[in-house]
Amino acid sequence: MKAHLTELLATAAKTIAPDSAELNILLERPKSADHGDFATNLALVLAKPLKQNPRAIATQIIAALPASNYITKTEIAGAGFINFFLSPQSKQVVVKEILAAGAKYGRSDIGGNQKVQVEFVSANPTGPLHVGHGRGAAVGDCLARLLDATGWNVTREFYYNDAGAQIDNLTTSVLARCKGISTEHESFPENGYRGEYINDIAAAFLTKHTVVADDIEVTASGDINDLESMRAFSVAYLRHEQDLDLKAFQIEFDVFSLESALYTNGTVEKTVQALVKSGHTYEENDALWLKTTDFGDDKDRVMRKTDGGYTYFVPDVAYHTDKWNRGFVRVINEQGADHHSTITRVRAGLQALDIGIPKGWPDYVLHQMVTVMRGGEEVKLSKRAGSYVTLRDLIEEVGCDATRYFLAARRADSQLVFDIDLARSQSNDNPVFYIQYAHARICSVLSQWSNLSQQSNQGNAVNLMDVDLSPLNTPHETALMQRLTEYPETVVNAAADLAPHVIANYLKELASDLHSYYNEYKFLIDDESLKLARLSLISATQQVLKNGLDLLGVAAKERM
RNA sequence: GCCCUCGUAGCUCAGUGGAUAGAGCAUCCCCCUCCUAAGGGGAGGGUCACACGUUCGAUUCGUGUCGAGGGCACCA
Repeated sequence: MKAHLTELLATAAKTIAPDSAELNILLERPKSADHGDFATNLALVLAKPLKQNPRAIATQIIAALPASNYITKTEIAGAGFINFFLSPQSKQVVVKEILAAGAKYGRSDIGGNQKVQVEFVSANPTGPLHVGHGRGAAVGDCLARLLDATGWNVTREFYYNDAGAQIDNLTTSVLARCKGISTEHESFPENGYRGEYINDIAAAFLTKHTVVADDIEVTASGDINDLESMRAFSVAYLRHEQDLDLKAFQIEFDVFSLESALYTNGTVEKTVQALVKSGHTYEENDALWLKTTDFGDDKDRVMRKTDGGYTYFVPDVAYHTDKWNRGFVRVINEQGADHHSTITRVRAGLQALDIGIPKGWPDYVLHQMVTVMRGGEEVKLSKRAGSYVTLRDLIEEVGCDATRYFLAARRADSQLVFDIDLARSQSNDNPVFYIQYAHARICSVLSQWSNLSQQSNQGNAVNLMDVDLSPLNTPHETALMQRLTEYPETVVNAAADLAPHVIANYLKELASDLHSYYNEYKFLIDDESLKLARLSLISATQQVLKNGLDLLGVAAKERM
């Protein structure tokens, strides 16, 4: 319908003002139902080039539009908006469309099955996942689901920084605990990790435990002089811990990449050589520099330090060449806002290599800080981790669904307050329960209808897809159908903006429409045709609620 | 000092180059003989941080100021 109207308007515009190609003509869904189902600013933008009153232009435009069965009324409003009102029949179509499409309603093939990678979480294996990682996990997973729903071929990837100084730090912390040094004692490493989990690792190491993580299996030597074993064991132990955190959060990855592998398989060295060959590097003060200023950075960056080690962004550039070589036309890195500084450097490094990587590749979605509140006070401590609130603490306290919803329901680039009391509450204060309740209510009505039908032994079961929908014409029903119609474009917009919170907001409004409808009308009534029409509508609503909740990774409960 | 993000109702947050800026909570009022009241309806509550600019029109775009968070190392 929108495409149809847009085409008509474009034709009309050409007829009226042939030279005005650059006009910003909009065809929008007005905020208020009083303004119809679609509205256009066409007459307003034509006012200037034509030097005419917008309302007079609008009159001409309307006269030029052909009659349509779908449009019951066209009016001029306000300064010169043209509002279109659709017929009830044209709105009812969506119900059958949804029931026919089922889980596919809202999905599209815009992505053309192209390869996209979403890298997210990517925590250092130095401790359990915290709330910030949780936000990354929730947002990243939803992004992957959104891209999948819009026809992309998605790979979810987790990158382990298992090669840097923080790992040395971890190893010395475990060593100190193996020796029985208290975290309070002055000989405990100054920047060491002090959480209780370090004790667990030390104990497991000394008793020669075996841990399994993803594709690796490591058995501790139990020898405190064997730092290599201690390092490998500690990393594997924490990767396993993080695997459990992710499992509790119901998040799965397709690929785990290791930073250490980039060194051992020579990718880092090859990348450095290629950069040197590119001519964008120079030696100064015994260090190797990359001229990132050639690519928009405000100063050049060191690649190889005087001690011979590489700075952080070098393996990162190497990692991204690896991503590019794996054929990802699009890469989205979901990270904390503290990664902001690496964006320019990584992109500059990739541009310097001159291997055909587009300028803005890869994409970044950075999320801001999460503050956790309980009883009106900020929660900062976790016994297990020693300092921060762990993801597992949250999941155990408020459940997986609520945690995922709350962490994904806000724009990534704004700071987030996670209210534990709110997430736990089982009332309409809590949007998760509000949405799930709407779904459960529909399930309840439909199952009672199904039971009643069986009892009355009506013979052939009624298929809600074949129902006459013409009785659906109250404001509640119209509003609900309108909302259902908007679902596919909502998914497309959310995916285009890499903004999962758009889905969360949509679902809240759809649930609100449903609760409102539910409260106003009865469904299991004597008027057979009205009953079936209403049941079709709520059945379609149930489907869309489920499809939307799936995008957030939240369960569509059948009862509460 | 420089860069990035944010600043919308008492609180938590949506939203938008256009029409009267929305929702939930909180406050107040109303609705269960009836399929989940875990719900619904209504009232009050706003200088869209501030200033200037662009525009027919700015809360939205631009610049500056203020405030919050993050980033500015041969750290990761």
